[in-house]
Amino acid sequence: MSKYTLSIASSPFPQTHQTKPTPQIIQNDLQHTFKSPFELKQIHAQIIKTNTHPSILHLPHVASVCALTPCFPYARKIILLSGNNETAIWNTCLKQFAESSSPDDAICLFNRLCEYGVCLDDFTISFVLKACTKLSDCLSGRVIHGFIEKLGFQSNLYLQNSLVHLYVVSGEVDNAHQLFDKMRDRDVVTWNIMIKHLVKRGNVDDAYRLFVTMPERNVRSWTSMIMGFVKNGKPKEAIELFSKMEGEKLCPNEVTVVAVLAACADLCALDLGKKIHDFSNRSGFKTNVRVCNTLLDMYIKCGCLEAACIVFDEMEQRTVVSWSAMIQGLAINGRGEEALRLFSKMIQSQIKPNEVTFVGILHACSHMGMVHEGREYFASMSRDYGIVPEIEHYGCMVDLLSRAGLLKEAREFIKNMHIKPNGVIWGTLLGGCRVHKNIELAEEAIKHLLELDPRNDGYYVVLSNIYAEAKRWEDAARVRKLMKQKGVKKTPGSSSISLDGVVHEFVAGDETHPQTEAIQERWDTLLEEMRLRGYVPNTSVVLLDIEESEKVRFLFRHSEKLAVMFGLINTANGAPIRVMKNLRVCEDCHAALKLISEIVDREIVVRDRNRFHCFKNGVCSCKEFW
DNA sequence: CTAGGGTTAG
Repeated sequence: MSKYTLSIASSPFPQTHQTKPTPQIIQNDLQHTFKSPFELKQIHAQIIKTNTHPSILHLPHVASVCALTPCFPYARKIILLSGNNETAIWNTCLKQFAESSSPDDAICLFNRLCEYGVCLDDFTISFVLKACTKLSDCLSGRVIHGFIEKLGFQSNLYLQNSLVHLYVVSGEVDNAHQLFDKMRDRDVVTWNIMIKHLVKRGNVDDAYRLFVTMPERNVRSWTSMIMGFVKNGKPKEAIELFSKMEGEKLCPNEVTVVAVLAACADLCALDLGKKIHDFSNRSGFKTNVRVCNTLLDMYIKCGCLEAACIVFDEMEQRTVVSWSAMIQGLAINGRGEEALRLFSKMIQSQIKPNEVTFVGILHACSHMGMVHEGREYFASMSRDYGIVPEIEHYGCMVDLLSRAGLLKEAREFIKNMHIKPNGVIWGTLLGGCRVHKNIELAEEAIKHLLELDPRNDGYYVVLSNIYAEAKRWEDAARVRKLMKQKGVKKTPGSSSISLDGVVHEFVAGDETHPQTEAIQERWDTLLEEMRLRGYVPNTSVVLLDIEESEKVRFLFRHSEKLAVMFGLINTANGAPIRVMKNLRVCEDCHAALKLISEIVDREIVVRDRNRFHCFKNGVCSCKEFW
């Protein structure tokens, strides 16, 4: 509260020797600072006392302070007295509400404006539509639509576009199309809205067709389309489109950078990611938190934790997203203690953790076997931070317990969950059963999985592996037969490696690559040295019904091996090799890559479906905790 | 005073 308000409040009978506030003081100190109609009235009283013109008050502030209170008519009076355009003042206020974190305030205010007969214009409508869009409130939207007709704004392109956007966002597809079809004029904004609309519905192909045929494209159109590809699992297409955009001499902005970096993260395309990073710095995007967060994520997903740390340290502002990304990055790289330390630092920095932060924290615990800590953090998240655990958090707990060999406890935990367990939960338990060789529980898990997620080949494969490792070949064969019966096919293993901006992909068993011979040669040479160091091929991971020698042959053509050989051939001595795999790394490849990292004295980073394995000097960062 | 892209997990 200001000193001025205090002096009034504390002395109902102002003493004569007290200096009267001059209009200047009112203007400088108070016009922006009053926070309630009560304070406003006190100031107004002074204005009257000192015979000052009311226009000295900052009217949009007067409006927003009184808008939703019983003092609305009072504010109106002041505004009318000031001789300003009332509609413009309320519009400013509406805009502020619409852009705030509670856009429903704008809708309340709009209702009041109608109630009191305030004159509405097209700006008024546009702001209240913005609020409806933010809230996906198409019920209010329809009312506003009515106002547009009543007030004769039907042909205002801004409002038409806003309406189409609202209908699109709130899922009223038919209404959106009807409006779109009726529009006499359309501009690039209209087309961009339609692109977003299709991309939302997962219809990237149609979106792209529209993108190609629309009469005009600007940076936002390109960015939306690039983002559309990324969001729909087509990062390669996203990057291809980005190079086309560069060819058009259009300048990428912050959002474009975010989209392309996300594509790089998905593809593990570190070289392009670095280029975009340079471009971003040169363009002055360094202060943009979202750009920095996406950069962080890109470096983490490319296995460059050190680069991520530098970005993180240099950030001017860090949000909960930055901290969570970093915690997760450390966690999946087997640096759990550091992840937990970072969490403490985050709390010290007064940043409130959210549900995602705790996914990272629990990952850190489960990947390090820190059962006690994991339990404590799980309890703490709802107790200390009011975050209700979601299925992902339960999944982390099942993972934590079952990795640590506490399978029965994991089973009990699932029984006591407050949410119905999904396939991921049972699948996690199944994974634990494999590591700790518990066939009985595995069979229980698979029963649930056959019900919940029968099309997912991964679960059959794990169960079959469990049987194979226990030398129960008939059971293993039975599982594979079951897969066949249900028409479930094993997803082929596939690994990729990015070199000079080109992503090279290797599918297990592939012998068609132009460098196949060189890859084979390199492998054979390494194999000799590996055998000397004790490597024995582990064919139990091969689930095909083939001869042992064929199994070995296939094992040696696992995609991650091929990709790493390719990397060794095509990069400088000593350069790290980064490979991404679509499934989990198999045990045999894991053992082989440990040895290879030692023999060739290189760092080999493999990002698999679950985490990173950083092989260096014969050991892996996962410390055998998968 | 108007309309259309963006970050962490799964």
